[in-house]
Amino acid sequence: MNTNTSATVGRPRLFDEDAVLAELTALFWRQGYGQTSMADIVDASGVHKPSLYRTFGSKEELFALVLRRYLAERIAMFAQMIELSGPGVAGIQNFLDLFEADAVSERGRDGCLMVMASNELRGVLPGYDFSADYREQMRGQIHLLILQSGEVDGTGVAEARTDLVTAYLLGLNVVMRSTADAAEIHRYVDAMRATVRTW
Amino acid sequence: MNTNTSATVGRPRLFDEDAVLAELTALFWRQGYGQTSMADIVDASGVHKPSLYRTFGSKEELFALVLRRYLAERIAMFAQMIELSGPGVAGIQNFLDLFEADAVSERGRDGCLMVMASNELRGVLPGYDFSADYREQMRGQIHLLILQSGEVDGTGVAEARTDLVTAYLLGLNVVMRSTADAAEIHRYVDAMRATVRTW
DNA sequence: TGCCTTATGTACCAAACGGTACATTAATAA
DNA sequence: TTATTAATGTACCGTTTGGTACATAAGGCA
Repeated sequence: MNTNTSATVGRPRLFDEDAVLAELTALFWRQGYGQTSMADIVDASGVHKPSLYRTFGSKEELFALVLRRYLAERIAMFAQMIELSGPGVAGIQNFLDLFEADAVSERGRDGCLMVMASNELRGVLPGYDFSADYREQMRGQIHLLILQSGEVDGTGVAEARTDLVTAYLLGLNVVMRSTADAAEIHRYVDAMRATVRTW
Repeated sequence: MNTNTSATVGRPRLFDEDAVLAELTALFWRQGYGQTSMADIVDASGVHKPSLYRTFGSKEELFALVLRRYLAERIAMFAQMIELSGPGVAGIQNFLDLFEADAVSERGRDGCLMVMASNELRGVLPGYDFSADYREQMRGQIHLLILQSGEVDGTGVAEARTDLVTAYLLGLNVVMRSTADAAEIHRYVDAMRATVRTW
């Protein structure tokens, strides 16, 4: 296949590979996998079909690529939010503020591509269990947030809080993707704020 | 269209309308909307295409029908679980037991058709915002559970707990649909049990 | 200057898709 | 018995789908 991403020979590529992947990530994120046709992909990317197939492989392979890229980006976003949030239980509240700000943004309304894909495409992409991968990595980030709050690891408390916040955030992503205005999202975030206040 | 569901004249229907809807509910639930073709629907139901179209309308209309039926069933299941759970905070724990038992069952592994559909088909079914409808009704049931636990309405506490449990359960449905064994599901339910213990 | 390699763009493909025309069958009503 | 109504089953429709053949263009290299 196309292992040589920076060939020195032959006609040079007219499009930026990563920029196209970013554009298509947004497209899949908005529309879902099944609702997005190759024609849509051609339109959104401005790249003709044969070039897409030569560069990224089939639609499934392209989507797998998009998912991996998205996963890395999203986990990085979590990591950054957590770092910004700071220590203590107040840090968790700060994290919720940051998460809510993203949730009510235009992109936030689309929820999470990973949550969407794991609902739509369970077991469709061969050889890559992205839903487990995502949940594991996301939970790892939340675990860091909880530990950073001062909770001691290994007692079970930190782990239970981690699981609670993880499941809660997955649910919030469902709410975000469906029709829910900023006020409703705020209500759901406030519910977790109240719980965190008891920690 | 077919308003006359029990016609006395003409050739009688060879299939049971509700049994077919139940079968197709299971099919959509397993596979999702986009991954299910009319050919699949014909195979699963044993009913030929023209009869399906005559009885249920287009694929979209059929799915809308399936969704409404499923929603009523699911809310009824919630209501029954809540009734079985009994009063007090212990009732919430009982509810979590019942929910977990369903979650680890074969059907539970497919998560929730409504959650799946609201992720896959946001705004695709014209004139029926099923995701908002579902969330509202589900939240209403959870609200009953919280009130039944003894929490006083109107103080904001009951409402916050309702929202927390609602979002959490939506997230749990995401976990259930993805690859997660009974042990992992148990861990996530236990996280909520720990929170409820502080109520 | 050619040669080789790779990307591009048009035009096309077979298969699968959702949906339907039409002749047939089976029931009730006159 | 016959007319009417509705459901069935085959066979088919046009469109859209994911995917490709092929000729052309544009670079590096000998």
